[in-house]
Amino acid sequence: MEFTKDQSQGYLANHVARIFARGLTARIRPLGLTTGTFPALLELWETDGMTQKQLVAKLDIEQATMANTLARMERDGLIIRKKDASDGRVQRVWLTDRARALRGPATAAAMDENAASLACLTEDEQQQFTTLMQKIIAANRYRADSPSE
Amino acid sequence: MEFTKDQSQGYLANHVARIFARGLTARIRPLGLTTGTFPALLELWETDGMTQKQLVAKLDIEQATMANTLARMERDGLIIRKKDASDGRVQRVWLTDRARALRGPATAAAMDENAASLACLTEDEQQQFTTLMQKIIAANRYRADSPSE
DNA sequence: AGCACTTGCATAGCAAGCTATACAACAATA
DNA sequence: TATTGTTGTATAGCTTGCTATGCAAGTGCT
Repeated sequence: MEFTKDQSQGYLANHVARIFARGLTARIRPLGLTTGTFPALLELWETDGMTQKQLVAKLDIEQATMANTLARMERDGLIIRKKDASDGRVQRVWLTDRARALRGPATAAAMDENAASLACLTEDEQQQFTTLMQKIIAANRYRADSPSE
Repeated sequence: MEFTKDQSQGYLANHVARIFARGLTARIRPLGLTTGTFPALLELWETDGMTQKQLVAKLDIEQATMANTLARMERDGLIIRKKDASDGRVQRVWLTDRARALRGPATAAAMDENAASLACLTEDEQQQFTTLMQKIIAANRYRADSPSE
């Protein structure tokens, strides 16, 4: 069997991810947000004051990547980092007012982007697609979703 | 309806793409290859001597990204770029012997990675997943797959 | 021929991902 | 209580993606 890029799931996944990312980038630009901050914001909107380590585990992203992303977010006035009182190593991450105010418009933009990029699929297909990706992630992620701590 | 990352197709697509990329990165590292060069190599293994513009159209990647990727590939001895005789602006891209020799092992690595990351899905589900991604790409890519020239 | 327009590529600069490594703060133990 | 190990973050340096911009080579029109 020949190997062609248009049948390679790895290649297709990369392409699909770029499509979503390009769309979302454009939609959240007016808000002063970039895509990389989005996952962290989603977690923090749910639970403010998480540690960096908790964010890393939740998002299945390398610790170094998270540290860089948080540095940009702090620079851009989305978060502040404060040392934990009882453990001098841990940095707790707190949202600024600006970041809290962006929750509504940002999630609306993401929902719009999802709908737009998936408009070519039926409702059923969209659901299938979602479920399949969830399965792949569950089977392949580095870290457990809910670590012991 | 609440917006959660684990139901956002854009987020899931990014995560799935990272999973494939991490796996492939590890598999092709012994070959001295990186993931970014892979799409270009696949096209050139099929049709050597393409112009940069043709590659950009085929791969739905920004021209600047392609120029950078080709620069790295040239640095790493995978390609050479030669000006077209009849049009001084166009750069034709030619594979080196080293790159030609990598076709077998590299595509084998990609197939292995696809199989490994999708081992959690049935054959039917893998096919569904592939078809759904192809649909999304067809509906959302920037450029036509086969430009007029 | 000379001018503006277009086209193909390169460069600058940034975001977001990665690995490898350093380092300070805590924990455990001899 | 020192030493040794572990753990949480940070930093360095790379790839891969993007936008914006510059520039040289071709095209067309007068």
